[in-house]
Amino acid sequence: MPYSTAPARTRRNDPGRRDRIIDACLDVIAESGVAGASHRRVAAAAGVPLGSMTYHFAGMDELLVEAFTRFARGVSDQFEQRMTAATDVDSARRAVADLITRDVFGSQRDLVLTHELYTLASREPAYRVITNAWMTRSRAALERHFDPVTAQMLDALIEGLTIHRALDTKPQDPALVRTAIERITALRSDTRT
Amino acid sequence: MPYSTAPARTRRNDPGRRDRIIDACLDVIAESGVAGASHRRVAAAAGVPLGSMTYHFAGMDELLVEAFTRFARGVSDQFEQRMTAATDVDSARRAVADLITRDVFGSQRDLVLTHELYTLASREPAYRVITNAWMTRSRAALERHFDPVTAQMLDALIEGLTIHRALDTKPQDPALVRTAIERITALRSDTRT
DNA sequence: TCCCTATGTGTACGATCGTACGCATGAGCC
DNA sequence: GGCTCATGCGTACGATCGTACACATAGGGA
Repeated sequence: MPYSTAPARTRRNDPGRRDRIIDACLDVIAESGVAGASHRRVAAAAGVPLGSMTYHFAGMDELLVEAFTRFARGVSDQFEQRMTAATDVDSARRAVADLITRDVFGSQRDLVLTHELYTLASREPAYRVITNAWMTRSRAALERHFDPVTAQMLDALIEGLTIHRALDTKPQDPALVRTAIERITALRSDTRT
Repeated sequence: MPYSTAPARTRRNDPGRRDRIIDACLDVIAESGVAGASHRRVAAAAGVPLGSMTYHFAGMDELLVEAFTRFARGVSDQFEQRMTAATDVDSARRAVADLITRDVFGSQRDLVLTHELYTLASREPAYRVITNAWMTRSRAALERHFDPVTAQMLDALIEGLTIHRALDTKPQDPALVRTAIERITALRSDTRT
């Protein structure tokens, strides 16, 4: 294996470069936070010269928006796929429980990135567009199996349980997650008004 | 009003200085994020010289930990007070609903600070001590009116609903919050194992 | 084959950062 | 009233940041 596995691009022709920068940006954020994501650090992680940063992106904000848009889309895709795979209400409940108990944001990376995104969204409306699209898709996916109101409540419950499970240092009881899902999704006659 | 309202401290005697730095630090974080909270900026906000920063705190981390500890304690105090004020299960449910629908993290400030804290906690265990203490107190407060398992589920539900309400740009239906609380806290016989 | 131009790169600049350290100063003791 | 020393401050240094801009270079037309 004498050469790099990459096809040794000439400098004029590297169509994937922009994408690689975005991916590297997410890696750096996961590692060092939005605060630590400088042009230089991202460039080094992506293996591109510093000048490429300003060439491909107008500023750090543009890069961040694109990076988090890609991240949210990826997580949404995965969630949607799971919900589509569920055939009935019970398997949907099980899929949701698995999502919370097993994935727990699929390792540290997704957890950190999600919180970084929420932090940005809590301050700047531009990022709220991303979180809103994410929430909308999650609810739509849940509505394949639950009524809209239940879907929205379940979406919030998933959020809270996932965060608390990820932050809690004590061991968790999976039964609690199942019970919570059952209570929220249980069909009842007294839905009020 | 010829002079500042402050008692014009001599430089050797200003016992509140350390506290004022911590408060100013929270202000700066709420405004510009943890990333924008530099020694210089916090010092300017607190009205103290730059040298005071390194004198009172070993580094930025120490200051951040103290600041977020104070913040979490304040929010916990408020929550505990509300739960103590509730006399029975129904008024506790109403108190929780009010907390979510009305306060919504009591303006932008608390929302931003909470997310900044969660972001730090997701990366560094030192901050998870703070979030754990917060969660423990919340659950204990809820356990005044609900069984431990329900309290934990309700705590997670509050988290999710609050975050989603804060980030969502569309108008919210308060009835959904009430319904979710009722479903989670409803006494049922099939709590499983 | 040779030149021209769009594409991409290397570098340098001004600003801002955390931190260390020498020095001014006021409180307490004689 | 004067001396002393712990307390607290001003400043300077090296590192790192985002960004602008002059320049190298490869691809395509003649």
